[in-house]
Amino acid sequence: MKPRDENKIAQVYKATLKLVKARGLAGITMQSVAKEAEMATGTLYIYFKNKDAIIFNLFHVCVQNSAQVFFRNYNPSAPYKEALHLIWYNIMRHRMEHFDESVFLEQCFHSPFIDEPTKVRVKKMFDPLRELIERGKQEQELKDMDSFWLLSFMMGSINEVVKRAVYFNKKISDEMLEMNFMMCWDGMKA
Amino acid sequence: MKPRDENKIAQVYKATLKLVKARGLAGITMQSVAKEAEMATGTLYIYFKNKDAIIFNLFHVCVQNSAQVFFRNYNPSAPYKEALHLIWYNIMRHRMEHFDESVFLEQCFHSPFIDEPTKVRVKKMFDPLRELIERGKQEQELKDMDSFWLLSFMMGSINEVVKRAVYFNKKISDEMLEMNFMMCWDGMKA
Amino acid sequence: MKPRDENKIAQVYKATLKLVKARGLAGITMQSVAKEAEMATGTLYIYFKNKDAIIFNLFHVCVQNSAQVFFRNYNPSAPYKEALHLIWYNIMRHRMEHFDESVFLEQCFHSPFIDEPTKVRVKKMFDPLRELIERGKQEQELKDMDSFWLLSFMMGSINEVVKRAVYFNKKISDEMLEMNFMMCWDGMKA
Amino acid sequence: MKPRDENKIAQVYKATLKLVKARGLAGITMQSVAKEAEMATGTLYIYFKNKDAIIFNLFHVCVQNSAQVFFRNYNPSAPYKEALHLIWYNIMRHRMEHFDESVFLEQCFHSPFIDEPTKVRVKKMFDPLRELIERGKQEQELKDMDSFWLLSFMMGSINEVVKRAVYFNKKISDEMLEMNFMMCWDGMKA
DNA sequence: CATGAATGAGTTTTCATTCAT
DNA sequence: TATGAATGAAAACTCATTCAT
Repeated sequence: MKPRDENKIAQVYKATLKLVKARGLAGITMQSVAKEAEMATGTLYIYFKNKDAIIFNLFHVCVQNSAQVFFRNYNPSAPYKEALHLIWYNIMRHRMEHFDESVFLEQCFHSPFIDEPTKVRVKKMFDPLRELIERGKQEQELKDMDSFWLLSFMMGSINEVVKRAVYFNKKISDEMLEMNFMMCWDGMKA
Repeated sequence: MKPRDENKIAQVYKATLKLVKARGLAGITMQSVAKEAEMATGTLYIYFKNKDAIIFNLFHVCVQNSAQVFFRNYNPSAPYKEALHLIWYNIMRHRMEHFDESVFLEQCFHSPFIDEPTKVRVKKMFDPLRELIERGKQEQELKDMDSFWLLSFMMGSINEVVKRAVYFNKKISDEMLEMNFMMCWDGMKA
Repeated sequence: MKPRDENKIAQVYKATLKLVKARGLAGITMQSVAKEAEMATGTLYIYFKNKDAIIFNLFHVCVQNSAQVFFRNYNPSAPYKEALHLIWYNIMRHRMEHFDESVFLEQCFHSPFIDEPTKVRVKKMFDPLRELIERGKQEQELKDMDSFWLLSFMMGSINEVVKRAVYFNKKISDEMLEMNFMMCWDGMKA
Repeated sequence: MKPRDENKIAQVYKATLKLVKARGLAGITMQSVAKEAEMATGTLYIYFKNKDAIIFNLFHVCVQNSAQVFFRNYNPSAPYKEALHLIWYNIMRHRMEHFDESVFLEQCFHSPFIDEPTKVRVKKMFDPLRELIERGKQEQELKDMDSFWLLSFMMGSINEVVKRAVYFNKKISDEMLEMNFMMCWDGMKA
């Protein structure tokens, strides 16, 4: 499959994300995706093998995107709190700006579309963050507990806030963003 | 005459939760629910008008359940940290033990099954927790910021941890549970 | 099947006729019949082998009824016009008063419920009328043409009038009834 | 691109009429219609919203057709008997040649598919015939009675004859057709 | 390549019939 | 007997996928 119009793929992804956010994975049909992406159903099959392929490929694009954004401008030799702040902030911004992707990924994890090995592979992509947490513990900046919980806690401080901000249509100011990070940091720090 | 077997409704709910957890809202069919609940498909329609009704009703049952459990043994005149600890713990336990309900609710929020007014009504059910947070701010136990973010942060410290514990099949000891609460508390406290 | 409550059968027939008139043979379900007859669906199966049996038996009851009513007070040795008038009048009255039966019979004729041999047997039940028409031709009271058409014409002069009277909720006076017979008679007479 | 095959609608109508004639409205299923029309069941839903729509639309097509055919070649300034003869003949021919349509319309009138307002609208379409009868009364060609009954009588002289001719597989010669009109005329004339 | 009509397998829903009470 | 819940086969309808244009 060597499609001419690379832009069409983006349209399909965009349409899918919009629909999943609005109606869930359960709600998307090839027809609805085609309509939202402003093309014929048949055209979808020129660019994707089948429905599963759309979801599977989009899943990987989203994961890829996240991993990339999370570590943008990351300088491992920066002071610890600063380094963590950057990543926390990167993640928060990305989630805010691409909330539909978060929803999509979330739903994929509870669907037959994504299998177990894939989930494990995804987990690996966030190893650098795991390592940063490990460093924090060694430098006695963070509480001395299994990194697993520290990481979960940190992600929770982001995910839930984003989710509720979007659900309840709440704007978050830069100042408030900072205070949210402070909560996270105070929670994690030794 | 054979009376209506009210137990069947519980069987259907249980089956639905199990299936949604395993395959997502997208994955359930009436046939699969009937099979999992060990009854004929036609029987489903004796107890529920249609597929939507199963999901809609189950949604409300789950919400009801949560709200009830959250404030079990709650004593409003207890010392602040103790009061918050109890509720945090109640929520955490409930989420752990009824993870399938959390997944289900999560998926419902991004589905055509649950409409906007319903979401608002649900939010209301957790007002008592909002009030407890308000009290914490007045008593200067908690950081001075919009309760909305404090609440989100607190819920995040629970939800994400539960989710990851279940996903990655991680056991959490009582001691670790306590440390997780400490992270939450340190994050929120003034 | 030796049912105790003979009245129940009548209830079922009455319910069926009412429903067929309102919604056609297509519209009746065992549940709707049971509800209309004020009994449980299971009870229907005590009195009738199955759905077909209800329709089949009712069909025969209706046919029987018609045939009986048509020739009530019939005196074969009466003057010709008088004899024909009586039967015409009997049929007209019966159709008017039991319009639902006419509708039911009509629909049965175009349904898989009634087979070809049955239709032929039914035709036979109206032989006395055919004979009266034959007599009319011999006595040169009626037009000299195949009795088949004379009979059809006569029945048409009744059926259509009844149908339209009911459809459009039109009352017919005794005088007008007489004039309708006059049309029929003028049409048939030599 | 494959354009919408408008011919398919005609195929569906034809199939429906055939099936209703043979088995009644009760007997048609979407599958049977699709098979008879030689297409997949899914295709039916491209051209019609649902089963009701097939019946509803076909109903209107049939009514339209009838109304149109009835007045073919009609010359209002022709001598009265001649004018009536033409219309009687048009109706008779149409009914004979499209008996399935008559059966279908008949069944529709006793079905949940066609509502009361529709029935009234249909009645209106035959006003021109009503007017012709009115003219007959003014010119003292017809009996002096409510046109309603004259019209019903006339239609009955056609419908019943056609019905029986078809049911009993009876051929009707041109001469016999003429005699049937004579019966009708003798019945109506002053 | 692009389209949307056509397909038919799969899903939701209905309903005749059975069965436990 | 009478009831209405339970059943599952069949009907209505949807939708991923193919195909003719």
